[in-house]
Amino acid sequence: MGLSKHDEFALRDNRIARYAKALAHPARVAILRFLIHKRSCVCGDIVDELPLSQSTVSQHLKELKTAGLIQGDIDGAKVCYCIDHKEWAAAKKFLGEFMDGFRSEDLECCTPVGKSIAIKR
Amino acid sequence: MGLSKHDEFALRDNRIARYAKALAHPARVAILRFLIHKRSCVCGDIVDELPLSQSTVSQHLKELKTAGLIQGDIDGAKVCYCIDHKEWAAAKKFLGEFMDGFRSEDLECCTPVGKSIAIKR
DNA sequence: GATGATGATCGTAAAAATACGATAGCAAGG
DNA sequence: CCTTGCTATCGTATTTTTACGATCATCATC
Repeated sequence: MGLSKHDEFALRDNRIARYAKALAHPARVAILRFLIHKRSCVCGDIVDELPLSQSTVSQHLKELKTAGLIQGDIDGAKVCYCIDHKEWAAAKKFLGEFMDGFRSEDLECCTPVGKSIAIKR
Repeated sequence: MGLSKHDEFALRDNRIARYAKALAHPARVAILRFLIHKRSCVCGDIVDELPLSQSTVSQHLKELKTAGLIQGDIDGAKVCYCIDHKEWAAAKKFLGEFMDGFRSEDLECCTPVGKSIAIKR
């Protein structure tokens, strides 16, 4: 037990989950925001910006790379990280389409509007 | 160590992370997709649809509730789950704005286009 | 009130994520 | 070549997530 059954779900849902997971920690959101506004793209500069150690930031960067959202290029002694615009576009598409799937217009759930009671049993 | 420093990040980034975390597992994506297309909104029907046990599904539902994306209303012996359209709209806004922050047009990272080399040291 | 169905919660176990210090590898400069 | 600065990786500890079976609480029905 506890062994994450990702294989048994649709590819599309796994992909959405993969992108979402990359954004599922505030440090990674902050890193991406930093890269987006390209105040720099050097690892060290990111470390200075966050309340985390260098090794932890490096680990988060690795996860962002694994998710595909960023790319790391060696630039001499430093490493330049930047958004992978192709994967970024894909993530935007997958997440966006999923979120757009729900339209509040055709909202007619079990309980009529107003009768909605907070669940506590 | 290992004690998630969420407090030290911006509220906005924490909120984005919270929504993203809700979508960070394919089971939860599948549950939301199911609710979106409202083939039903009863817990039992969701369990039938997924390769997971009832207790695990219930746990995922709880996390979706914690994230705010869904709402559970008691309907007799059953419980009706539905998308919380207000929070859903907020999530769409927060995630969408964040993703839109990057525009590939003004893409000019450290390495000139083409020189991008896969990192492996 | 007993019974059956539904769904939450508890207890538990395994896996993954988070975080850090220490260390290793590499490039640049002295 | 030796040092210095930058980043990855290793080892480790802690916390959180994922998953299940068992059980409990509630509602509906008999």
